[in-house]
Amino acid sequence: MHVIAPDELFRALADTTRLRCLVLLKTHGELCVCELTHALGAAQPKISRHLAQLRELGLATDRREGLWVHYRISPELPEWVTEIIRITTDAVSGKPPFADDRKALAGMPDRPTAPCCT
Amino acid sequence: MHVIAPDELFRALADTTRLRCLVLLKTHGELCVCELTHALGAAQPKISRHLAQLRELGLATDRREGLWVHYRISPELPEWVTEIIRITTDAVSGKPPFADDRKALAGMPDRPTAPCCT
DNA sequence: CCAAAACATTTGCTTGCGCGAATATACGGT
DNA sequence: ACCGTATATTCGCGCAAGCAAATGTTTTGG
Repeated sequence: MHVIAPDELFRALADTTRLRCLVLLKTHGELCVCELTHALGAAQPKISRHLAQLRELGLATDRREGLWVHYRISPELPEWVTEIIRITTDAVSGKPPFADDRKALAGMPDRPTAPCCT
Repeated sequence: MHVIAPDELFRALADTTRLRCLVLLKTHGELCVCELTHALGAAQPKISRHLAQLRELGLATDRREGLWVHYRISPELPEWVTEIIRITTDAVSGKPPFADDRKALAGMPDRPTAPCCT
């Protein structure tokens, strides 16, 4: 159970790019960097930097699998943090740019997630 | 019902001073600037500036009564915003510096709130 | 061993933000 | 009209954060 100060959490959520990533991760469970990059339509270093911040704060976890690095929301979060992420996701996922992110992700060709050999 | 973007909300909550004020307001309902100043042990212009930001974002409302200006959390907030404030308040109000703020407020002499003639 | 793909990091720059100090405004009492 | 109290605003500064561009690292495949 990682300790996280409220200021740290809210500063992390205060950036649109990070929030869009978190909402996508909350919805899809696990995504790799290239999927997030494609979904947001942003440059890869930009996504990578923001994911690193989420990881350093303990909000996200990364898992390497060959060429890909899969990110997910940390399962070790305090309940109130999980609740805030859940409520926020529910509140925003219907409107732009969050809804478009999901569409862009759904329309992405050759996604590395959901591999053949589960 | 004031519109507020998630980024704006989280940027507002990302500052410790503003969060401490919000938590106190959530707990006590209505407080004037001098009470918040005393509770946080901060300079008055500092408190005033942060309260102004909360007001401009639509998170707080002010009500003038003679010399004093009473602030409260806006009653017109979307439900998810109210929920986030509630969850955060519940999560943090037991630990420093939030718990000490309540104590300092309780020990404040000559509080202008709760007037004689209700 | 080499090349390509997926990610990560560094660099230089700009902008936004919070702060303290000083000053200004509003209201009530005398 | 004047003073004191409560609150608001302005100013100048230092710092933290985000961005784009370039470069570095890790892994797989041939």
